[in-house]
Amino acid sequence: MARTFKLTPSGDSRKAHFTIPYAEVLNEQQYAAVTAGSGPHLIVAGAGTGKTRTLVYRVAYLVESGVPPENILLLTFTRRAAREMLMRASDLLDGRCSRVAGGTFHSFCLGILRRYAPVIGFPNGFSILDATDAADVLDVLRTDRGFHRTEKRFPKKNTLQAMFSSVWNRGTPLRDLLEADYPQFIDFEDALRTLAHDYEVYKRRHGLMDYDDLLRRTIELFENHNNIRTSVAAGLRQVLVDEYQDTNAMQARLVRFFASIHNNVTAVGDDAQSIYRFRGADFRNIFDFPKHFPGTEVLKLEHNYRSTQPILDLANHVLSKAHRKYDKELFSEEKDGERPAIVAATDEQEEAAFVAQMMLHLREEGMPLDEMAVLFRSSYNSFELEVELGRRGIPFVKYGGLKLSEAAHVKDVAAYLRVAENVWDAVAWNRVLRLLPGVGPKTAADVIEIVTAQSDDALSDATAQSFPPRIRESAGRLFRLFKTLTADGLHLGRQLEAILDHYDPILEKKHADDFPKRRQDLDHLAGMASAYANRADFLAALALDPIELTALDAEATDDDERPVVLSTIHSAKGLEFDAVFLIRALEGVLPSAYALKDADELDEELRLLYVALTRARTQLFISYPIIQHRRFSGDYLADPSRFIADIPETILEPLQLLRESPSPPELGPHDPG
DNA sequence: AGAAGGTCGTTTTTT
DNA sequence: ACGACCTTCT
Repeated sequence: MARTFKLTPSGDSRKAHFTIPYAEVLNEQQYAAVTAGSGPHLIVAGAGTGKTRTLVYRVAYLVESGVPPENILLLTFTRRAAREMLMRASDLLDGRCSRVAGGTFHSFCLGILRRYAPVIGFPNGFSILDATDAADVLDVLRTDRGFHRTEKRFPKKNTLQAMFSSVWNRGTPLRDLLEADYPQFIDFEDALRTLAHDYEVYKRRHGLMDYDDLLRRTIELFENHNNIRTSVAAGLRQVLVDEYQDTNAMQARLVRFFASIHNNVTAVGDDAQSIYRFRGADFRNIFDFPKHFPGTEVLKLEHNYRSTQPILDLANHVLSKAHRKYDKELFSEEKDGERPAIVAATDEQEEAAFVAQMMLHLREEGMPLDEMAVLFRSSYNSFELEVELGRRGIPFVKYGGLKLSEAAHVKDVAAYLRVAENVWDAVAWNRVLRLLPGVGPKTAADVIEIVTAQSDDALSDATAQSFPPRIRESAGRLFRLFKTLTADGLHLGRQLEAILDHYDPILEKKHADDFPKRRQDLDHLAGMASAYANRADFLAALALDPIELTALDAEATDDDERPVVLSTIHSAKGLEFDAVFLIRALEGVLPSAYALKDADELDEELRLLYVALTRARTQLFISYPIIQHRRFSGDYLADPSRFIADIPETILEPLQLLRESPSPPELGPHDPG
C-alpha cells in the first residue's frame, strides 16, 4: 500500500462560510453526525430518526466545508434513493451538490469496470446479465454437459443461479452452502464445480458480467492492480454509505478499498432493519465496522420524529419478541395518537374492501391519497386489492412487482441493442435468433457459434451466407437491422424505431391477445431511451434501475390526484406515509413459509414486520383474511401471524368489521363509540 | 432431428 | 402468467 501524507485544511478553508444554519435545523445528535470531522464514523440510527435528512445535510456540510462535490461518493440502496437525496442536498445549496457521485454499489462499480475492463480481460462494452439471463446461460451449459440426463434430480437453472450467487454474496464455500441449504444436491458437488467453471469461461469468452461480477471483478481489479485502486480511492475524499446493515461482505470490502487513501467514511444503518439476508447481507457487518476501521467514532440518532407513540409502542413490542435482543426502544415526541388496529376479514375480498373503503374515508378527512401505503410480503399479495382499487377508481402505483425490464417484450427489444453494443453477447443473440421462425435452441446455438467465431467483421454478408438455407432470408434481415443500429451517429431514438419496425410483426404474432398493451410499453421505452446519451447508458439503466410497470401507467394517466402506493415491504425501505395498511399478516406469508424452520430467518421476517410498522406516521392498520382462497388446494382456514397474535389490546386494538346485509358489504366506522 | 404447440403445476424478498 | 415437460408436426 502506498504511503500517505495528510494535508490539513489551510486557514482559509477552515473559516468556510456556511449558508445553512445547521445548529438551528438539526437536533443535537443530528448536528454532531452532520458536522463530524475526518476519519471513519458509524451512525446507528433507529427508524424515523432522520437518517436520510442527516445524510443529506452532511453532504451539504462537506461541500460547504470545501470538499469538491466530485470527490464525494454517496452509496445508497437504489439509484432512486441516491437521486432523491442528492436533489435535496442540491436544493439546500443552490445546485452545488449535483456533481456529487451517487448510486448503488453495482452502478458505481460498473463505472469503474467500464473504464478498466480490458485490464482484467473484458471488453469495455461488456454486457450485463440479470438473474434471468444468468440462469439461461447456466441452462445451456447444463444441457451441454448432459446434466439434464442424470439419474438423480439435478438442480434446475434458477436454483443453479441462486446457488452460485450465494457463494459469492455470502462468501461461503460451495461445500458449506450445499450442506447447509441444499443437502439433496450434495452428491453433485463435483458436477456443480465443473458447471461453475464453465460459466466463468463462457462469460469471459462472450464479454458478459452478471450482477455479482460487477462487485467481485471490481474487487479483483483493486487487488491485482494497486495503481488502479490508488487512483480511484484518491478521488474519493469522502465516502458515505446508507443502509449499511444491508451490505454484504463484498460490499463491506469495497467500502474499505474506496476509503483506503483518505479514510473518511460515514456509514449509516440500523441493525433492526436488516432485511436482505437472502442476498448475503449480514447485520453483524454493522458491528464489524469499527473493527475494519480503527478509530471509528460511533454516533447515535434516537429521537423519532416520524411516528406517534402508540405506533412505536407496537413496533417496540414486536421487536422485543425477536430471538436476538436489540437494545432499542424508540420514543416519539408525539405522545398522542390512535392505537394501531388489527382487522380480521373473512377473506381476501373483504380485506381488500376494507382497505379501499378506509382509504376513501381517510381521504374525506383530508389525507392525500399519496400519503397512504399498502404494504405486503410478496408482490402477488396485492392482486385482489388491485382489482378492488380499479373497481372504485382509486389510482395506485405499485413498487416491487414485476419490473418493466423483466417483461419478455422489453427484454427482446433490449437484446437487439445488446447485440449492437457487443456482438459477442451470446445471450442476446440467442434471444433475437429464437424470435425468427424455424429457429429453436439448436439452430440458435449453431448460428451463435458461427458469429462469435468471426474475429473481425462478425456481421458480414459472408457470415450470413453460411447459415442453414431455411433461415438465410430472415437472418439476412436481422443482420441488416444490426448494420443500421451500428451505423455511425444514429440517435438512440432512431435505433429504437428501427428495432420496433423489425419487432412489431414478431410481437403481434407472439402475443396476439395483448399486443396493444405490450406495444404501448415499448412506446414508453422508446420515449425513455431518448433521455440517454448512448446505448450503453440506456442498457445499464435498464439492467440496474428497476422501472416498475405500474409506475409507468400512473405517469400516463395524467391524473390530478397523486396515487396511493402499493409496495412490498422490501421496496418500501426508507419511505414513510401518514397511513400504512399492512395486509396478509398470516402465518406462511409473514413470516414466510420458507422461514419457519430457522430461528435466524424467522428473526429476519420479524424485522421485516418492524420495517413495515415504522413506515407509518399517524395511522396503522394490520389486516388478514381468515379464509384464504388458493387456486390449487382450495379454501382453507389461515392462522394470523405469530408476530401479531397475543398482543395486548392496549397496544393493538381489534377492529370489528360490520357488514350490512345482504350485500354489498358495508363497513363500520373506525371508532363505533 | 429439431421446432412448435399444448398441458400441467406453481409462485419471496432485489441489485 | 410463466416455466417445465410432453406430444405432435415439419
